Amino acid sequence: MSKPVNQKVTIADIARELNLTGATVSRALNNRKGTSEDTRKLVQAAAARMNYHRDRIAYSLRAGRTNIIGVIIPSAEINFFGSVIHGIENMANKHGYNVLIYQSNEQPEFEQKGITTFLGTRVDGILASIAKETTNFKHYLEIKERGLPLVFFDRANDTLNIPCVVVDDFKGAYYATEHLVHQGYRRIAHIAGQQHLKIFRDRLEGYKAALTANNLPVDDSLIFNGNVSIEAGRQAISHFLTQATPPDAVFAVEDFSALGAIKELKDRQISIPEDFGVVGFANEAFGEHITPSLSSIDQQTVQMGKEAFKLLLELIEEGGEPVKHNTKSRIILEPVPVFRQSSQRK
Amino acid sequence: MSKPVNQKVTIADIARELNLTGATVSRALNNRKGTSEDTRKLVQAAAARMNYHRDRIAYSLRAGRTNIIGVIIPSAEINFFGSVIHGIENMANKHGYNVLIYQSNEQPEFEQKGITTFLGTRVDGILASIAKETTNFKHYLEIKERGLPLVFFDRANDTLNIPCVVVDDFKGAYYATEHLVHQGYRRIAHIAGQQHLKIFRDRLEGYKAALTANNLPVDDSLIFNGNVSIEAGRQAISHFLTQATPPDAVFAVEDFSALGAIKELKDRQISIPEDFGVVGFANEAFGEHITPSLSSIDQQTVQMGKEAFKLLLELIEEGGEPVKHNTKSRIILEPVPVFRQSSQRK
DNA sequence: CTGAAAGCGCTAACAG
DNA sequence: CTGTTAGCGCTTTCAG
Repeated sequence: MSKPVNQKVTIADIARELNLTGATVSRALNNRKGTSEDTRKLVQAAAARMNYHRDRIAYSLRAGRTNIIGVIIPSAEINFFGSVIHGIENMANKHGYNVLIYQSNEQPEFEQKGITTFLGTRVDGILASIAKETTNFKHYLEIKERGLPLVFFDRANDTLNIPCVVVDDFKGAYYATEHLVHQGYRRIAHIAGQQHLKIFRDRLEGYKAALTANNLPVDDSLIFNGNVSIEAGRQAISHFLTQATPPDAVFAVEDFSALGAIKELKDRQISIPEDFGVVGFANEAFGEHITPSLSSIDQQTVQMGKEAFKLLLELIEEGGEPVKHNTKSRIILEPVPVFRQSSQRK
Repeated sequence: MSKPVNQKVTIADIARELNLTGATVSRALNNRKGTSEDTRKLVQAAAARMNYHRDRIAYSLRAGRTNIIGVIIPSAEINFFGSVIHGIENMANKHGYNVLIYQSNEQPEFEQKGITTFLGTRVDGILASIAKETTNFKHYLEIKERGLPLVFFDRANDTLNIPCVVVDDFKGAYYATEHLVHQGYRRIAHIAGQQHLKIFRDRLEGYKAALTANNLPVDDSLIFNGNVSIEAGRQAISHFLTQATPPDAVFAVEDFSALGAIKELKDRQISIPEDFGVVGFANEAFGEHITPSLSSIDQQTVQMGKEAFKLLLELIEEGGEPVKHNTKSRIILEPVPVFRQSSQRK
């Protein structure tokens, strides 16, 4: 208003105003030692008055750091990732970082492209959740080779030796299954996910372990191999109910298959949880609103985002030793059971 | 691997390699005129071989543009915004832009801070959805004064004369209400939202207009002033059912109050949709999974993101005339009715 | 067609 | 304590 549009105030402007030189102004603004109290105040006052803001682009070019991190997610439309982003951004913000988003749309080519632009933008580090279709990881290895900090969250890869933050799928599945046991169910089935994904394998293992630990047999005929969808849940139930001695409960690999199971059970007038117990995984938003409300395992999404950023920040601040983080830790979050109506007989 | 870690290939490197000068290399890389076909090929081959990628920071400093846009949202955890971000990012990506996210967490101070960092980062434009708590808009006006393109989406403000992309709330409410009329309901109530928010006022108006257009009286005792929550929906139903001639349907200002209404009706053994119709607004994910499934009005979230980016891009490309976009248009998206069980008597 | 030089805005080294 | 100089990597004059 008072000032011509589009005018950016620079250090040079302040220097001119105060008959100083850019260097001094810069020092004063950044509270570097070697500036008199007086000039410092003078400069800072002028900066405030003139509405000066440091140009981060120029700063970045000079400093070799941008205070920006890049985040690659499959899709912002997926609830889960929105929630993780929430955690990441809030934590990043607290530490003076900004967050650049890139969606892979589950495709490796986009992942590749995202990484390329991130490198060009000189982000200080990258957080990523691997696309479902990705089988070749060389673009991720390139980040590592460049010495740019990289942390996976949720969808990680064991073989690459890259730090990550994940939820303990095994334990979550174990909790879910054991809970069904404690509720008195005796033939507990599992709707499994695609076994080429580690998270789904882990859940299957957790399921088996819980049965074994509770002296129940692991019966392969009670394991339905589906994908992750409502339809798979329906199919699983239809399949199980053809058996001579059908199960009386099911632990589904995630909430959508659990939802399908519930729909199918209701269609068949089988009452939940009295005659059939259901537990899902992920704690999707719809779970608490359906009837019966769905028992599930919460994946600590916001916490995951926060932890992922904190781990990345450590790597960034370690700096210098780019190869060091090869052996850096995995952070494994504790899953939180949320048991609602679908599995509680009493 | 083959190359020392952390090494970035610059134009100077290529120039040295080819016994050329940086200027020539730059021209060749960017296909500027004034370079022989031969050198151009030579340079581009070398660039590819050496795995050169233009440093966007340096480019930005020079060019005065970053190809980054800033997006301010209340929270990435809210589904709606995740979905809009999805639309924004995909469209931005297509046009060579990256997306920086900033969450206001519904607080004006954070909005302010986000804008400040965005200005410092010299983003080429800003997309924003206003925080609920914001009543003073001077930080937004500052963007405008600086001549930086700004577009609001969803939560806009009429008085500021800033371009925006919104859904037609009036029309959506009109559709919802008229649909109930067509289904044969005759006393149609409304659960209203906080009236200091324009979107909620518009929905109330749409509701009234549809009644009037269909020769039904507008009865203030059928308008419940709540906030937006499950609890408000329950309260509304409880309130309505104490009346001498209670309503036989309700249009709720959004899905959570509709959900509350459904829960309360079910608790009271009132059958939906036979004895009572319910329509919400927003088409939240849970709507299709609850029983009965919820009729609602879809807000075209992904489309909204895409349109918002496109409008912003126009403003960016107009460039130069910073004040011009004062009078720029509003884009009003058509709401899409999604009628499910909760309102369809047949 | 190519080179030399300057500058985007900032800060760090080195002088004074 | 302050000024001068130089350079981050890039592009764009202006000369040759």
